[in-house]
Amino acid sequence: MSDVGERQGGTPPHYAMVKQMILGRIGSGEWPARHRIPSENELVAALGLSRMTINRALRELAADGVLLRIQGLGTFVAEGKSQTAVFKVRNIADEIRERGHAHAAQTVMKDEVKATPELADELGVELGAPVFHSLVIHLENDIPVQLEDRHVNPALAPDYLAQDFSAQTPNSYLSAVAPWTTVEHTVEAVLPAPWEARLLAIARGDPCLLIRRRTFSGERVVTSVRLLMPGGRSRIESRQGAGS
Amino acid sequence: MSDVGERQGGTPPHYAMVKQMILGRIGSGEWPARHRIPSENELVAALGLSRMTINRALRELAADGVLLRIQGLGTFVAEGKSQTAVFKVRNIADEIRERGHAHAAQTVMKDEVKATPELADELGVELGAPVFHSLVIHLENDIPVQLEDRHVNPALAPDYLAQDFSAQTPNSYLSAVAPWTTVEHTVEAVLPAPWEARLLAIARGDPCLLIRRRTFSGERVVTSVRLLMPGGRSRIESRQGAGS
DNA sequence: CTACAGTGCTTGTATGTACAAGCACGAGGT
DNA sequence: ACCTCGTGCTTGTACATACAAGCACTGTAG
Repeated sequence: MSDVGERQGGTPPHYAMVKQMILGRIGSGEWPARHRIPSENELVAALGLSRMTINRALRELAADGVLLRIQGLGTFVAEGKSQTAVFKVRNIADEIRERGHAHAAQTVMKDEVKATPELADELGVELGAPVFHSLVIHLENDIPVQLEDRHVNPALAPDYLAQDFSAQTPNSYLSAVAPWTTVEHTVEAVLPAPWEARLLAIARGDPCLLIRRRTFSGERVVTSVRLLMPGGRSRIESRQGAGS
Repeated sequence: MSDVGERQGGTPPHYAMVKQMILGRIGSGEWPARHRIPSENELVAALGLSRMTINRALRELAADGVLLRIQGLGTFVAEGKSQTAVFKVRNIADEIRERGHAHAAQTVMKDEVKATPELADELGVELGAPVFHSLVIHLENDIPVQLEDRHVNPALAPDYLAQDFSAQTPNSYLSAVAPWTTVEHTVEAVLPAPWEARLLAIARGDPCLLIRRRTFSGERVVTSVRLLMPGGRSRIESRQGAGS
């Protein structure tokens, strides 16, 4: 049949209209959480569109977390919706530059250490095996905004210690040498250790945001990093929905 | 031809492999930011897959912000990207129950106040207009894990104060009464005020994670809430990529 | 020299078809 | 009573094809 192209000027594409229709049903309460919505074939019959078009609409809504699809069972309205907020944490260098400020990185130290039990576990290496360690301070207009305390698996980045981190951030170097396939994050609030407070030029009692990030290349851990940011100087923001 | 199904056991689908290949090229620096990557037809010829399969891979990467596609021009590597991590913050009650623990909510206070200048601004109401205020503590196995300090716009939830928050969380009630269309979040690290520390049963110097959330229904603000969580007891986690 | 239509590329959408994979249920055997 | 296998539904992926829409370049007409 192939009846594409009869669409008028401003009419949105079919798959988008299907998405809107479904969001409308959910928003109006007609399809509450956990409700099973019609199958692809039923929607095909009801709307007179191709299954691939329906499939695309449902797949995208599932990717957005609005729907939950289970092969063999059906498609259901997800329940999380009311409460799942999404945060994005970006590369610090990019973020600073995007604000139009100057970014600089100071290498405090760079050396090779023997893996402690915790470190061996974190990086998935043998106890006592050599591990690279670096301590870098990121400055925004000469004010310290982040302390980057990083351990690197030498097997995946043997030349790590030879790099100049004021020219290329450790992050950028590592993602070039060993592209990641999986990333793991945690965010918490902590008090800085005395030496950390000194490096960040803050008082010992000032709370900090701590982001822990572990980066995997396949099954192996490339690097594990602690990003310590003064609570007053940085925060994570996000906005979701109609961007007003 | 239709040669589907020759795929082995654990082999990921073709479109996913194409995505990985592209992410690898970008990660390795072979395709830097702003670089134009091969067209769909070129990839079809190079990889021996159908254009729809290539299209799906590129479309999904574009949706993730990794690629930028311009009709008539081509597909380009987006800038920034290199380290955007995504965090999900869920409803605390759900999260606790999902861990198999007991969740309880204690209402500390519930009253009507007059909007201060800051409050009026935050909620978009007149200065001095009545505003509902509630203070609820969330407990996980009888240990306080979150202090919820909430202000509500009476216009959108007039019966708010009459609710029993030990039966239904304020959150859950509000999302039923006034479904949100937009949410705004910030996360930072702070020290608790003395009275807050007392309610959370922590020391005054213990750092806390503070999540601020503003919820909109259309153009109007439904509620603005401060979620204060002891740094040691809770954190935000996320995992991205091949789920191990 | 300039304006404009044409051409050839690109991505965007839509359809029809095919087979794989997963789940629930019931019929049948043990 | 219990186990097993088949059947019919569901979603997941892959393909071939078609046309629309947008962009840059080129050749031609003025």
